[in-house]
Amino acid sequence: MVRYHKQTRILVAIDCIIFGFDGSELKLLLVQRGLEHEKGKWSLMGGFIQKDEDFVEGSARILNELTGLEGVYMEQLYAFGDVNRDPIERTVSVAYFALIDIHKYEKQLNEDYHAEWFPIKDTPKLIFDHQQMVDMAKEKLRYKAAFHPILFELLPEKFTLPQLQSLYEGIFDYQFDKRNFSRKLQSTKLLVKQKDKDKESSKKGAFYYKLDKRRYAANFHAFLNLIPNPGNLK
Amino acid sequence: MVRYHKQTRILVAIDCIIFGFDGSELKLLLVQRGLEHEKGKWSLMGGFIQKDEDFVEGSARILNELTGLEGVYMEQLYAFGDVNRDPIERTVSVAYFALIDIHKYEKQLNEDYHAEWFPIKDTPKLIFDHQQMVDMAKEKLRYKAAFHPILFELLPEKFTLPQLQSLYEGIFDYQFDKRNFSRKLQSTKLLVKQKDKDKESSKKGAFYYKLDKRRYAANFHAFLNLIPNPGNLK
DNA sequence: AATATTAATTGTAAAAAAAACACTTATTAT
DNA sequence: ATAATAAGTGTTTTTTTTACAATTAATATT
Repeated sequence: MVRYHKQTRILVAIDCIIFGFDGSELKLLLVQRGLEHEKGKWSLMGGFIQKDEDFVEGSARILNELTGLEGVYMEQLYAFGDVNRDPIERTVSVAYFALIDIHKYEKQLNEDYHAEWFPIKDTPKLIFDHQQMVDMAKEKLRYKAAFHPILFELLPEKFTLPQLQSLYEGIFDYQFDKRNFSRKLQSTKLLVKQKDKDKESSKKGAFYYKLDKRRYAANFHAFLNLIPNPGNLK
Repeated sequence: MVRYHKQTRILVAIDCIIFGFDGSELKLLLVQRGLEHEKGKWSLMGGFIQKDEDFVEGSARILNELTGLEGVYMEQLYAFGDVNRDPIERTVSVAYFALIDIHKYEKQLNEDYHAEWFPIKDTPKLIFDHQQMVDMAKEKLRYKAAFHPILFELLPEKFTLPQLQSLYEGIFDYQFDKRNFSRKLQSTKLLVKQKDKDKESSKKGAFYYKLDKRRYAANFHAFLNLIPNPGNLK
């Protein structure tokens, strides 16, 4: 086989930033590093890309090996290439981020794995440049969520408007007017009102909604103004 | 030195998508490939990342080696990792895109280099997955330009409102109302009217404007609604 | 010197979208 | 029967966006 001579070949890793929502706050999934160096320290789900797998396959494999999770929505975030980002040996890392409903994957994510959810506002010190990755992922999530209906990936199939609003409020760290919020989200036509209510969090109960799957698929990339005052974003 | 054993090390390339504006249309800078395989075919500026350089250094070096250009604004686009994207040997590529004023770099980009500008709507067949890279870069440019004052990177220091408008019209392939366009761009407070006029393209002449550098730096990441009907974007 | 030509410049009114704001309702607990 | 709690709902005001056409400055023509 013909090859490119005299070029440096480098380790290529994939690191996954997994965001989850438990109904009240945004969380981050971390594992304790198994490799020797920095063993036991908290880390993103990471691993090296293999000879015959592309990034999509690699990220799915790494996530599955470390957490047991499967079928999770993932999106490329950024490639990190600082020369000394891994002190052992130069490693380029392609970071992916994922959004999941914590409860949906509760059983998959069992004790066989040393993965643990941390509130996004209270995470432990991370190895390498993983904190930088998390910060960038948070920023991208906020940016994207302001204009695209992406946060539904964090919710269970059935959810209430108050739940949806507190998810948005958690992510944007801002209190929205519930009348305006409701009107805006309803105007996307993505929500289908159910006949039953969630009676957990109030006496009156809040009607469940489901996503209109067809419209959701069609509007996933569409531009919607989902939050007030987007001018504050960067 | 400690190393990670039994892991595959892979070639890591950087490919640069260079957009330029000549005052009337958007163009793409391409080179004829120097390496053996597919030699002579048109290609993005590309090269392998070296042992001791990060992506920023690498992209600047590659761009300079192939075009003589220096000091160009670059931004990471996406990492491409398909197993067979380079038929010679597996190569991961981190794509960067750049925006430049063609005339500003006319002299740097001399005949020593086999780089050539092509109208974005009429580019030759490209090697590997470079067309995919270009398509993604175009999409990202449109998306970003709709909300951030990024297109000024394509313009000379002094420019007129009609020039600015035709740049936007070229990129969005849409005719804007000049009264509304002018008002919207002026409302960003980024433009400083000059006392002299460009007399090239009309009898009356059009006043030059310059960027307010301070405000530009402060607003580069700010969210502005720069085009009508952003809802059409994805 | 008057007139025609060309493209730049400027304003206003109508429509749509966003923001501000508070009371009623359903249900459970007392 | 009443109190307590959180869900649900409408209207007005303000802001933003859109649609639309006449005037002006400079040059070219007669």
